[in-house]
Amino acid sequence: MKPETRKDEIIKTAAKLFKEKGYSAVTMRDLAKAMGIKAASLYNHINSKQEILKDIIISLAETFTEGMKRIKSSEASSIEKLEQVITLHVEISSNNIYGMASLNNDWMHLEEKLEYYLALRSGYEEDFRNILEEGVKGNEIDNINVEVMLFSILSTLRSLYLWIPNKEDVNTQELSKNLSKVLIHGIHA
Amino acid sequence: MKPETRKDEIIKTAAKLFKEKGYSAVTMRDLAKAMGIKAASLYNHINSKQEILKDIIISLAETFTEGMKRIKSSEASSIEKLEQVITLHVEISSNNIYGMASLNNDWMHLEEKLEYYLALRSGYEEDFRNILEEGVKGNEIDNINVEVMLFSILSTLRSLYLWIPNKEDVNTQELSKNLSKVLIHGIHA
DNA sequence: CTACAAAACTAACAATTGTTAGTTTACTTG
DNA sequence: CAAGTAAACTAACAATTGTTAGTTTTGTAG
Repeated sequence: MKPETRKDEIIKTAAKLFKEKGYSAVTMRDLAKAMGIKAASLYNHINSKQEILKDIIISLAETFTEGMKRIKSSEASSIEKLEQVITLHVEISSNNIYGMASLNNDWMHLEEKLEYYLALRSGYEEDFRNILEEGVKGNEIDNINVEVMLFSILSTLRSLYLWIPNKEDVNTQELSKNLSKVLIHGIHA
Repeated sequence: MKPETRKDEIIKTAAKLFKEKGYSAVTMRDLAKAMGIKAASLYNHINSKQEILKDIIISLAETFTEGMKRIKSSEASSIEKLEQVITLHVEISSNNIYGMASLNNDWMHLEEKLEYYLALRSGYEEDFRNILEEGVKGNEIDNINVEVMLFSILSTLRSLYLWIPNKEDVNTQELSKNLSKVLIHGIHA
Protein backbone atom coordinates (compact mmCIF):
# COMPACT_ATOMS: atom_id res chain seq x y z
CA MET A 1 0.00 0.00 0.00
CA LYS A 2 1.36 3.39 -0.99
CA PRO A 3 1.03 6.09 1.68
CA GLU A 4 -2.06 8.23 1.31
CA THR A 5 -1.29 11.54 -0.34
CA ARG A 6 -3.08 14.81 0.28
CA LYS A 7 -4.69 14.35 -3.11
CA ASP A 8 -6.10 11.02 -1.99
CA GLU A 9 -7.61 12.68 1.08
CA ILE A 10 -9.23 15.33 -1.09
CA ILE A 11 -10.69 12.72 -3.41
CA LYS A 12 -12.00 10.71 -0.49
CA THR A 13 -13.60 13.75 1.11
CA ALA A 14 -15.06 14.79 -2.21
CA ALA A 15 -16.61 11.38 -2.72
CA LYS A 16 -18.28 11.66 0.66
CA LEU A 17 -19.75 15.04 -0.21
CA PHE A 18 -20.76 13.88 -3.69
CA LYS A 19 -22.71 11.07 -2.12
CA GLU A 20 -24.67 13.46 0.08
CA LYS A 21 -25.58 16.11 -2.50
CA GLY A 22 -24.38 14.98 -5.88
CA TYR A 23 -21.40 16.24 -7.87
CA SER A 24 -23.03 19.40 -9.21
CA ALA A 25 -24.30 20.62 -5.86
CA VAL A 26 -20.92 20.35 -4.15
CA THR A 27 -18.79 23.46 -4.59
CA MET A 28 -15.05 23.66 -4.31
CA ARG A 29 -15.62 25.86 -1.26
CA ASP A 30 -17.73 23.10 0.32
CA LEU A 31 -14.94 20.65 -0.33
CA ALA A 32 -12.30 23.03 1.02
CA LYS A 33 -14.29 23.63 4.19
CA ALA A 34 -14.61 19.88 4.73
CA MET A 35 -10.83 19.65 4.39
CA GLY A 36 -10.28 22.59 6.73
CA ILE A 37 -8.55 24.71 4.10
CA LYS A 38 -9.41 27.41 1.57
CA ALA A 39 -10.75 26.58 -1.89
CA ALA A 40 -7.73 27.90 -3.73
CA SER A 41 -5.47 25.60 -1.74
CA LEU A 42 -7.13 22.57 -3.25
CA TYR A 43 -5.47 23.45 -6.54
CA ASN A 44 -2.04 22.70 -5.12
CA HIS A 45 -3.13 19.05 -5.27
CA ILE A 46 -5.71 18.67 -7.98
CA ASN A 47 -6.16 20.18 -11.42
CA SER A 48 -9.91 20.61 -11.52
CA LYS A 49 -13.21 19.58 -9.98
CA GLN A 50 -13.78 17.52 -13.06
CA GLU A 51 -10.60 15.54 -12.47
CA ILE A 52 -11.73 14.57 -8.98
CA LEU A 53 -14.88 13.03 -10.38
CA LYS A 54 -12.91 11.23 -13.04
CA ASP A 55 -10.48 9.80 -10.48
CA ILE A 56 -13.37 8.53 -8.36
CA ILE A 57 -15.40 6.95 -11.11
CA ILE A 58 -12.91 5.58 -13.61
CA SER A 59 -10.83 3.65 -11.09
CA LEU A 60 -13.99 2.02 -9.75
CA ALA A 61 -15.28 1.19 -13.20
CA GLU A 62 -11.95 -0.38 -14.08
CA THR A 63 -11.96 -2.42 -10.89
CA PHE A 64 -15.33 -3.85 -11.86
CA THR A 65 -14.12 -4.60 -15.36
CA GLU A 66 -11.02 -6.39 -14.08
CA GLY A 67 -13.11 -8.41 -11.63
CA MET A 68 -15.50 -9.44 -14.35
CA LYS A 69 -12.65 -10.45 -16.62
CA ARG A 70 -11.30 -12.77 -13.93
CA ILE A 71 -14.72 -14.33 -13.35
CA LYS A 72 -15.42 -14.70 -17.05
CA SER A 73 -12.27 -16.66 -17.67
CA SER A 74 -12.77 -18.99 -14.72
CA GLU A 75 -13.93 -22.56 -15.09
CA ALA A 76 -16.86 -22.16 -12.69
CA SER A 77 -20.47 -23.03 -13.48
CA SER A 78 -22.87 -20.26 -14.40
CA ILE A 79 -24.40 -20.15 -10.95
CA GLU A 80 -20.96 -20.06 -9.39
CA LYS A 81 -19.97 -17.22 -11.67
CA LEU A 82 -23.07 -15.37 -10.62
CA GLU A 83 -22.15 -15.85 -7.00
CA GLN A 84 -18.70 -14.51 -7.75
CA VAL A 85 -20.17 -11.43 -9.41
CA ILE A 86 -22.33 -10.84 -6.34
CA THR A 87 -19.28 -11.12 -4.11
CA LEU A 88 -17.40 -8.74 -6.40
CA HIS A 89 -20.08 -6.10 -5.97
CA VAL A 90 -20.35 -6.58 -2.22
CA GLU A 91 -16.62 -6.21 -1.80
CA ILE A 92 -16.05 -3.23 -4.02
CA SER A 93 -19.12 -1.47 -2.63
CA SER A 94 -18.24 -2.00 1.01
CA ASN A 95 -14.71 -0.75 0.36
CA ASN A 96 -15.88 2.40 -1.34
CA ILE A 97 -19.45 3.33 -0.48
CA TYR A 98 -18.96 6.97 -1.36
CA GLY A 99 -17.35 6.35 -4.69
CA MET A 100 -20.16 3.99 -5.65
CA ALA A 101 -22.62 6.84 -5.27
CA SER A 102 -20.73 8.89 -7.85
CA LEU A 103 -20.37 5.91 -10.14
CA ASN A 104 -24.12 5.42 -10.09
CA ASN A 105 -25.35 8.99 -10.11
CA ASP A 106 -22.70 11.35 -11.44
CA TRP A 107 -21.20 9.52 -14.39
CA MET A 108 -23.03 11.83 -16.81
CA HIS A 109 -20.77 14.70 -15.73
CA LEU A 110 -17.59 12.94 -16.80
CA GLU A 111 -17.21 14.91 -20.05
CA GLU A 112 -13.93 13.81 -21.72
CA LYS A 113 -13.96 10.40 -20.06
CA LEU A 114 -17.68 9.82 -20.55
CA GLU A 115 -17.28 7.72 -23.67
CA TYR A 116 -14.66 5.52 -22.06
CA TYR A 117 -16.86 5.01 -19.00
CA LEU A 118 -19.86 4.07 -21.14
CA ALA A 119 -17.75 1.56 -23.02
CA LEU A 120 -16.64 -0.08 -19.78
CA ARG A 121 -20.22 -0.21 -18.56
CA SER A 122 -21.55 -1.71 -21.78
CA GLY A 123 -18.83 -4.32 -21.74
CA TYR A 124 -19.60 -5.21 -18.16
CA GLU A 125 -23.30 -5.58 -18.82
CA GLU A 126 -22.61 -7.69 -21.89
CA ASP A 127 -20.40 -10.07 -19.89
CA PHE A 128 -23.09 -10.27 -17.22
CA ARG A 129 -25.69 -11.04 -19.85
CA ASN A 130 -23.51 -13.79 -21.28
CA ILE A 131 -23.22 -15.49 -17.92
CA LEU A 132 -27.00 -15.57 -17.65
CA GLU A 133 -27.46 -16.78 -21.21
CA GLU A 134 -24.93 -19.56 -20.73
CA GLY A 135 -26.76 -20.56 -17.58
CA VAL A 136 -30.06 -20.75 -19.42
CA LYS A 137 -28.49 -22.80 -22.20
CA GLY A 138 -27.02 -25.24 -19.72
CA ASN A 139 -30.30 -25.54 -17.80
CA GLU A 140 -28.70 -24.05 -14.69
CA ILE A 141 -30.93 -21.03 -14.91
CA ASP A 142 -34.66 -20.92 -15.62
CA ASN A 143 -35.75 -19.88 -19.08
CA ILE A 144 -37.18 -16.50 -18.05
CA ASN A 145 -36.60 -13.23 -19.91
CA VAL A 146 -32.83 -12.70 -19.61
CA GLU A 147 -33.16 -8.92 -19.69
CA VAL A 148 -35.51 -8.97 -16.71
CA MET A 149 -33.12 -11.15 -14.74
CA LEU A 150 -30.15 -9.00 -15.68
CA PHE A 151 -31.92 -5.81 -14.79
CA SER A 152 -33.22 -7.11 -11.51
CA ILE A 153 -29.94 -8.51 -10.23
CA LEU A 154 -27.85 -5.62 -11.48
CA SER A 155 -30.21 -3.05 -9.95
CA THR A 156 -29.87 -4.67 -6.57
CA LEU A 157 -26.10 -4.91 -6.80
CA ARG A 158 -25.75 -1.33 -8.00
CA SER A 159 -27.79 -0.09 -5.04
CA LEU A 160 -25.65 -1.85 -2.45
CA TYR A 161 -23.85 1.40 -1.60
CA LEU A 162 -27.13 2.84 -0.34
CA TRP A 163 -27.70 0.03 2.03
CA ILE A 164 -24.38 -1.20 3.34
CA PRO A 165 -23.65 1.81 5.59
CA ASN A 166 -26.91 1.26 7.44
CA LYS A 167 -25.82 -2.12 8.69
CA GLU A 168 -23.38 -1.83 11.57
CA ASP A 169 -21.18 -4.87 11.04
CA VAL A 170 -20.62 -5.25 7.34
CA ASN A 171 -19.90 -8.93 7.31
CA THR A 172 -19.28 -9.11 3.61
CA GLN A 173 -19.22 -12.89 3.49
CA GLU A 174 -22.54 -13.17 5.26
CA LEU A 175 -24.03 -10.46 3.09
CA SER A 176 -22.85 -12.11 -0.12
CA LYS A 177 -24.32 -15.40 0.96
CA ASN A 178 -27.69 -13.92 1.85
CA LEU A 179 -27.80 -11.91 -1.34
CA SER A 180 -26.97 -14.93 -3.45
CA LYS A 181 -29.74 -16.85 -1.79
CA VAL A 182 -32.31 -14.13 -2.45
CA LEU A 183 -31.16 -13.21 -5.95
CA ILE A 184 -30.75 -16.75 -7.20
CA HIS A 185 -33.45 -18.67 -5.37
CA GLY A 186 -35.94 -15.90 -4.64
CA ILE A 187 -37.80 -15.48 -1.42
CA HIS A 188 -40.29 -18.26 -1.79
CA ALA A 189 -39.18 -21.85 -2.14
CA MET B 1 -58.57 14.70 -16.73
CA LYS B 2 -57.98 18.43 -16.32
CA PRO B 3 -56.44 20.15 -19.33
CA GLU B 4 -52.68 20.47 -19.15
CA THR B 5 -51.59 23.93 -18.05
CA ARG B 6 -48.40 25.69 -19.09
CA LYS B 7 -47.10 25.01 -15.60
CA ASP B 8 -47.63 21.30 -16.15
CA GLU B 9 -45.63 21.47 -19.37
CA ILE B 10 -42.80 23.21 -17.57
CA ILE B 11 -42.76 20.61 -14.83
CA LYS B 12 -42.77 17.79 -17.33
CA THR B 13 -39.93 19.33 -19.31
CA ALA B 14 -38.00 19.98 -16.12
CA ALA B 15 -38.39 16.38 -15.04
CA LYS B 16 -36.96 15.24 -18.34
CA LEU B 17 -33.93 17.49 -17.94
CA PHE B 18 -33.51 16.52 -14.30
CA LYS B 19 -33.31 12.89 -15.32
CA GLU B 20 -30.52 13.62 -17.78
CA LYS B 21 -28.28 15.79 -15.62
CA GLY B 22 -29.75 15.95 -12.13
CA TYR B 23 -31.58 18.82 -10.48
CA SER B 24 -28.53 20.88 -9.56
CA ALA B 25 -26.95 20.77 -13.01
CA VAL B 26 -30.07 22.00 -14.80
CA THR B 27 -30.29 25.80 -14.94
CA MET B 28 -33.43 27.82 -15.39
CA ARG B 29 -31.94 28.92 -18.71
CA ASP B 30 -31.60 25.28 -19.77
CA LEU B 31 -35.21 24.71 -18.87
CA ALA B 32 -36.33 27.86 -20.67
CA LYS B 33 -34.44 26.89 -23.82
CA ALA B 34 -36.08 23.47 -23.77
CA MET B 35 -39.44 25.23 -23.54
CA GLY B 36 -38.52 27.64 -26.33
CA ILE B 37 -38.83 30.75 -24.14
CA LYS B 38 -36.61 32.99 -22.00
CA ALA B 39 -35.74 32.12 -18.40
CA ALA B 40 -37.60 35.04 -16.91
CA SER B 41 -40.80 33.93 -18.64
CA LEU B 42 -40.83 30.75 -16.60
CA TYR B 43 -41.67 32.83 -13.56
CA ASN B 44 -45.07 33.71 -14.98
CA HIS B 45 -45.99 30.09 -14.23
CA ILE B 46 -43.82 28.86 -11.39
CA ASN B 47 -42.54 30.45 -8.22
CA SER B 48 -39.07 28.91 -8.03
CA LYS B 49 -36.84 26.13 -9.26
CA GLN B 50 -37.26 24.54 -5.87
CA GLU B 51 -41.03 24.40 -6.29
CA ILE B 52 -40.70 22.48 -9.55
CA LEU B 53 -38.72 19.78 -7.80
CA LYS B 54 -41.23 19.65 -4.99
CA ASP B 55 -44.13 19.30 -7.42
CA ILE B 56 -42.39 16.44 -9.20
CA ILE B 57 -41.34 14.48 -6.15
CA ILE B 58 -44.07 14.96 -3.59
CA SER B 59 -46.96 14.01 -5.86
CA LEU B 60 -45.11 10.83 -6.81
CA ALA B 61 -44.29 9.97 -3.23
CA GLU B 62 -47.90 10.48 -2.27
CA THR B 63 -49.07 8.26 -5.10
CA PHE B 64 -46.87 5.47 -3.79
CA THR B 65 -48.13 5.99 -0.27
CA GLU B 66 -51.76 5.85 -1.40
CA GLY B 67 -51.12 2.71 -3.42
CA MET B 68 -49.44 1.03 -0.48
CA LYS B 69 -52.33 1.97 1.79
CA ARG B 70 -54.76 0.27 -0.57
CA ILE B 71 -52.64 -2.87 -0.77
CA LYS B 72 -52.07 -2.98 2.97
CA SER B 73 -55.76 -2.93 3.78
CA SER B 74 -56.65 -5.62 1.22
CA GLU B 75 -57.43 -9.18 2.19
CA ALA B 76 -54.82 -10.68 -0.12
CA SER B 77 -52.12 -13.14 0.94
CA SER B 78 -48.60 -11.86 1.51
CA ILE B 79 -47.37 -13.08 -1.84
CA GLU B 80 -50.36 -11.50 -3.54
CA LYS B 81 -49.67 -8.24 -1.75
CA LEU B 82 -46.10 -8.40 -2.95
CA GLU B 83 -47.30 -8.90 -6.49
CA GLN B 84 -49.56 -5.89 -6.09
CA VAL B 85 -46.64 -3.78 -4.86
CA ILE B 86 -44.62 -4.84 -7.89
CA THR B 87 -47.48 -3.87 -10.18
CA LEU B 88 -47.79 -0.54 -8.36
CA HIS B 89 -44.15 0.26 -9.08
CA VAL B 90 -44.33 -0.84 -12.69
CA GLU B 91 -47.37 1.28 -13.32
CA ILE B 92 -46.25 4.45 -11.60
CA SER B 93 -42.77 4.17 -13.11
CA SER B 94 -43.95 3.63 -16.65
CA ASN B 95 -46.33 6.57 -16.34
CA ASN B 96 -43.62 8.90 -15.07
CA ILE B 97 -40.13 7.75 -15.94
CA TYR B 98 -38.67 11.22 -15.63
CA GLY B 99 -40.22 12.02 -12.30
CA MET B 100 -38.97 8.74 -10.89
CA ALA B 101 -35.43 9.85 -11.59
CA SER B 102 -35.90 12.93 -9.43
CA LEU B 103 -37.63 10.92 -6.74
CA ASN B 104 -34.65 8.60 -6.55
CA ASN B 105 -31.78 11.01 -7.01
CA ASP B 106 -32.81 14.56 -6.18
CA TRP B 107 -34.90 14.22 -3.04
CA MET B 108 -32.05 15.62 -0.93
CA HIS B 109 -32.59 19.03 -2.52
CA LEU B 110 -36.18 19.31 -1.33
CA GLU B 111 -35.37 21.68 1.57
CA GLU B 112 -38.70 22.65 3.22
CA LYS B 113 -40.46 19.50 2.10
CA LEU B 114 -37.54 17.18 2.85
CA GLU B 115 -38.81 16.09 6.22
CA TYR B 116 -42.24 15.30 4.84
CA TYR B 117 -40.73 13.29 2.01
CA LEU B 118 -38.54 11.30 4.38
CA ALA B 119 -41.57 10.53 6.53
CA LEU B 120 -43.47 9.22 3.51
CA ARG B 121 -40.52 7.10 2.49
CA SER B 122 -40.00 5.65 5.94
CA GLY B 123 -43.68 4.81 6.18
CA TYR B 124 -43.60 3.12 2.82
CA GLU B 125 -40.59 1.02 3.68
CA GLU B 126 -42.13 0.06 6.99
CA ASP B 127 -45.31 -1.14 5.29
CA PHE B 128 -43.22 -3.09 2.81
CA ARG B 129 -41.25 -4.67 5.63
CA ASN B 130 -44.49 -5.65 7.37
CA ILE B 131 -45.74 -7.46 4.29
CA LEU B 132 -42.53 -9.52 4.18
CA GLU B 133 -42.61 -10.22 7.92
CA GLU B 134 -46.21 -11.36 7.77
CA GLY B 135 -45.29 -13.61 4.87
CA VAL B 136 -42.47 -15.19 6.84
CA LYS B 137 -44.74 -15.68 9.85
CA GLY B 138 -47.37 -17.39 7.70
CA ASN B 139 -44.78 -19.60 5.97
CA GLU B 140 -45.51 -18.00 2.64
CA ILE B 141 -42.02 -16.55 2.47
CA ASP B 142 -38.73 -18.24 3.31
CA ASN B 143 -37.14 -17.38 6.61
CA ILE B 144 -34.23 -15.41 5.14
CA ASN B 145 -32.98 -12.07 6.47
CA VAL B 146 -35.96 -9.75 5.94
CA GLU B 147 -33.77 -6.70 5.46
CA VAL B 148 -31.89 -8.37 2.63
CA MET B 149 -35.14 -9.31 0.93
CA LEU B 150 -36.57 -5.83 1.40
CA PHE B 151 -33.44 -4.18 0.11
CA SER B 152 -33.13 -6.44 -2.89
CA ILE B 153 -36.73 -6.14 -4.07
CA LEU B 154 -37.00 -2.43 -3.39
CA SER B 155 -33.74 -1.69 -5.18
CA THR B 156 -35.00 -3.41 -8.28
CA LEU B 157 -38.35 -1.66 -8.17
CA ARG B 158 -36.79 1.74 -7.56
CA SER B 159 -34.51 1.30 -10.56
CA LEU B 160 -37.34 0.51 -12.95
CA TYR B 161 -37.29 4.04 -14.36
CA LEU B 162 -33.79 3.40 -15.69
CA TRP B 163 -34.83 0.37 -17.58
CA ILE B 164 -38.36 0.85 -18.84
CA PRO B 165 -37.51 3.43 -21.54
CA ASN B 166 -35.08 1.02 -23.17
CA LYS B 167 -37.77 -1.49 -23.93
CA GLU B 168 -39.85 -0.44 -26.90
CA ASP B 169 -43.27 -1.83 -26.02
CA VAL B 170 -43.79 -1.30 -22.32
CA ASN B 171 -46.30 -4.04 -21.78
CA THR B 172 -46.78 -3.32 -18.10
CA GLN B 173 -48.76 -6.48 -17.43
CA GLU B 174 -46.12 -8.67 -19.00
CA LEU B 175 -43.36 -6.81 -17.19
CA SER B 176 -45.08 -7.12 -13.83
CA LYS B 177 -45.54 -10.81 -14.34
CA ASN B 178 -41.92 -11.41 -15.30
CA LEU B 179 -40.65 -9.28 -12.45
CA SER B 180 -42.83 -11.09 -9.95
CA LYS B 181 -41.48 -14.37 -11.19
CA VAL B 182 -37.87 -13.28 -10.82
CA LEU B 183 -38.24 -11.38 -7.56
CA ILE B 184 -40.35 -14.00 -5.79
CA HIS B 185 -39.07 -17.27 -7.21
CA GLY B 186 -35.55 -16.29 -8.23
CA ILE B 187 -33.86 -17.36 -11.41
CA HIS B 188 -33.12 -20.97 -10.51
CA ALA B 189 -35.90 -23.39 -9.71
C1' DC C 1 20.77 27.98 10.56
C1' DT C 2 19.85 27.67 5.73
C1' DA C 3 17.60 26.20 1.72
C1' DC C 4 14.02 24.07 -0.46
C1' DA C 5 9.70 22.24 -1.32
C1' DA C 6 5.09 21.37 0.08
C1' DA C 7 0.99 23.40 1.16
C1' DA C 8 -1.36 26.85 2.90
C1' DC C 9 -2.95 31.76 2.26
C1' DT C 10 -5.29 36.48 0.19
C1' DA C 11 -7.30 38.67 -3.52
C1' DA C 12 -9.35 38.70 -7.49
C1' DC C 13 -11.35 37.30 -12.19
C1' DA C 14 -14.99 36.26 -15.58
C1' DA C 15 -18.85 33.48 -16.07
C1' DT C 16 -22.99 31.71 -14.51
C1' DT C 17 -26.65 31.29 -11.15
C1' DG C 18 -31.80 32.11 -9.64
C1' DT C 19 -34.70 35.71 -9.61
C1' DT C 20 -37.10 40.47 -9.98
C1' DA C 21 -39.01 44.64 -12.23
C1' DG C 22 -41.06 46.66 -15.75
C1' DT C 23 -42.72 46.37 -20.52
C1' DT C 24 -44.62 44.51 -24.74
C1' DT C 25 -47.13 41.12 -27.41
C1' DA C 26 -50.87 37.78 -28.24
C1' DC C 27 -55.27 35.94 -27.39
C1' DT C 28 -59.96 35.88 -25.70
C1' DT C 29 -64.32 37.80 -24.44
C1' DG C 30 -67.88 41.20 -24.42
C1' DC D 1 -63.23 47.40 -31.72
C1' DA D 2 -62.17 47.70 -26.67
C1' DA D 3 -60.58 45.79 -22.59
C1' DG D 4 -58.46 42.58 -19.99
C1' DT D 5 -55.54 38.85 -19.12
C1' DA D 6 -52.08 35.40 -20.08
C1' DA D 7 -47.59 34.90 -21.42
C1' DA D 8 -43.91 36.39 -23.56
C1' DC D 9 -40.02 39.85 -23.60
C1' DT D 10 -35.52 42.94 -22.16
C1' DA D 11 -32.50 44.34 -18.74
C1' DA D 12 -30.57 43.93 -14.72
C1' DC D 13 -29.37 42.44 -9.79
C1' DA D 14 -26.65 40.24 -6.13
C1' DA D 15 -24.69 35.96 -5.07
C1' DT D 16 -22.07 32.14 -6.18
C1' DT D 17 -19.28 29.44 -9.27
C1' DG D 18 -14.50 27.26 -10.68
C1' DT D 19 -10.17 28.83 -11.11
C1' DT D 20 -5.68 31.70 -11.36
C1' DA D 21 -1.81 34.60 -9.72
C1' DG D 22 1.13 35.78 -6.48
C1' DT D 23 2.57 35.49 -1.64
C1' DT D 24 3.36 33.61 2.93
C1' DT D 25 3.72 29.86 6.15
C1' DT D 26 5.20 25.26 7.54
C1' DG D 27 7.99 21.36 7.80
C1' DT D 28 12.21 18.85 6.57
C1' DA D 29 17.02 17.66 5.19
C1' DG D 30 21.81 19.07 4.89
